[in-house]
Amino acid sequence: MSEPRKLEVLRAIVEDYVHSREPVGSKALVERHHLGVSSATIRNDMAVLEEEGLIAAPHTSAGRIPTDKGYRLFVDRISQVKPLSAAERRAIHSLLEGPDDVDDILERTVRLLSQLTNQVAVVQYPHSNRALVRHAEFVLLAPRQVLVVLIADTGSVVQKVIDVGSEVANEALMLLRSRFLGSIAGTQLALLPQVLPSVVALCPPDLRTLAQTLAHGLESLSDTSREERILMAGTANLARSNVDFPLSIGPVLEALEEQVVMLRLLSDMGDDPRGVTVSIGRENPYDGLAEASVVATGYGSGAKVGILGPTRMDYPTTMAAVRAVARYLSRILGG
Amino acid sequence: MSEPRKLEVLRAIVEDYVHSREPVGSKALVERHHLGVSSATIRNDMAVLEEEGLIAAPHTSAGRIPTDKGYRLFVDRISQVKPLSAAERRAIHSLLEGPDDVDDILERTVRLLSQLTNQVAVVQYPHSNRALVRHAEFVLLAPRQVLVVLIADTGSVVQKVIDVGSEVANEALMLLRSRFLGSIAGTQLALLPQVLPSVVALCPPDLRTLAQTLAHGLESLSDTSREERILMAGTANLARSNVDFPLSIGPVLEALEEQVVMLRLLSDMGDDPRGVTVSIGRENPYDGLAEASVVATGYGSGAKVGILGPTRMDYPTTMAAVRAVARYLSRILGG
DNA sequence: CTTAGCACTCAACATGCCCAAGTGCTAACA
DNA sequence: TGTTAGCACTTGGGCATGTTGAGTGCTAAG
Repeated sequence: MSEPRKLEVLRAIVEDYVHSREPVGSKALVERHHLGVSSATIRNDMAVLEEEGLIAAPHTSAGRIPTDKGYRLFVDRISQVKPLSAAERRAIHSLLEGPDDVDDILERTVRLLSQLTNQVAVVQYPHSNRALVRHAEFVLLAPRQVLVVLIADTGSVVQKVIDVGSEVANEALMLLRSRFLGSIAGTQLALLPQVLPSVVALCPPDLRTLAQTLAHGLESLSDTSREERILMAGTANLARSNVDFPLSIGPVLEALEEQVVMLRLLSDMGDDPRGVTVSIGRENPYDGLAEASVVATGYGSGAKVGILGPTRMDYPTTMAAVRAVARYLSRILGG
Repeated sequence: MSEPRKLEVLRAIVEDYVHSREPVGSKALVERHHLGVSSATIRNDMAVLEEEGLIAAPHTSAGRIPTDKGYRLFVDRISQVKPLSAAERRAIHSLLEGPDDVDDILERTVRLLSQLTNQVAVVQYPHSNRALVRHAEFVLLAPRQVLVVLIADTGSVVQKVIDVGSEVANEALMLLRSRFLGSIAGTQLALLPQVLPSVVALCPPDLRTLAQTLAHGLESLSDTSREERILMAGTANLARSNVDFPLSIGPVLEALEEQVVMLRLLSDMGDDPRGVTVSIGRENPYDGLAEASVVATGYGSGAKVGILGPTRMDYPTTMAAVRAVARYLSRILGG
């Protein structure tokens, strides 16, 4: 039996099954694809594929469906990325114009991606390692509560309320603000932990503890918050594509709501710089996603964007969409 | 036939149906509740209730289930709010401590509410009508792009990137910032549209147009953005409670994702100051929610918080939870 | 290695049957 | 007038049975 044809058969099975949602049999296969051989031959090939664990039969006299392993092989060796349609390109292009908020852009991105793929789209807040401090502000909300705001040159604004042990005067805050600002304006956010202590050390002794507290606040703002969050859209697609599989949708929704789970999932997926990464079915560490696949890729300086859908999905098209969107995102938010 | 008993029967039907998820018959009713009469009598009562459109039978020889109208009567006249358990009170209490971000508080609130009710929880960002301007900041991101930040004394921070027609110097921005700040610090956000024009008028002529643009930015930040957004949690509960009804979950998820729909829904629900408002099944303006109910109430100065679930829900408990959470929220965020 | 032919398997569908739950009605009763 | 017991009637759900068709695996021939 020829190796190329075996792969061709697998490809045909995957494509038909993704399209029809029903187990596909040998006869249907030869009818819909011009394989040049008879159904009996296909049957032999299928037996081999089954032995290798690439396809499986739900029951004795039904067609075959791809296994996780089968999809894996399909994605890795068979499928070739489908180019996007002109309309889709246009949609991406026109979506990401205008001088808008990072939040705005991300929100529209997930919406677009979910519409493009008919799946649940997910995007992680961009990594701001390279972002520079543009401004810092301390605002007195209550006698003991200070709002610490940090603004980066990327347009990202993060804030946090912190409790400074004792009452504090507004003048002291203003003083500290200009001190801090003088020293940290223009530095990379990532370097704040190294820079801040020296600023604190130079403060007047009576403000030392306050400065320390504020520095802590700034520091925590610089690394956490943002990149630890994700945005998503298109959860309704889950219900649509899983009409017959309503059982699995619960766990999937749970996973999507647990940002921690999604974040681990996304960052665990190595970042293939050439293209998108795919995690199929039980390859996912989280049990609730045993029947789901994730297609994701990095953008900008390392944050992830991607989609989540049933294992039975149109990988080539989906991968193309994710890749295209990620590229535009990188271009707009800077790399 | 006695009017009180009729209501008692309706109550029994609602409670049993909510609990068992199955149409309830006359015999089962007399067994599970001590109504003091025989099943035949109950049958007569049920016939009347059906005639009045309060209950309905899925088919000839099945029990009855409440109609939307039946639930309505139940909620309005029969049910009495169930007090929360001590554990639940404690959960609410302990959840909302610590000097945290508004976003933080809201996020934890929806989580809590969804766990408490086993439904999808929704909360609108608080109205900041009474909030006072604490600080404003203009940050130059690119030669023509300015990040406008507005900070209120409530700890809310809103920002927006705007495109100022031509290149602008940082010094000009700083100058304008202090001008603006001097005039608007301490004013109510809601009054900004009235105050800003006079500030613009007093600016040096060469900065007039820039000032105008920035004023526009501040103005748009003051009313929109925040209160127009909602936060939600617990969508996985939809899948859990609707194991048998997987059809309706799609449209519901769609509605939940359309913030506009949810916002209209919430604000259309009059704000009964004494307690929570309930919108049942087809009472909802949105078709996708024909089998869903919304239980909501106002908090703070008018924003809404509530839950969304199947019409067949435990209204008394749910209403109690929503009310309690809203109260705590009001207390913490100020009314 | 491929193919035709054939026996075999099994889910899906249909049919018919029975049962239990539940109703509505009527007539008797307090 | 309201309540009750009794009874005929309806009907969905469960179950056994039969049928069909898609699909397989195997064998023997090309």
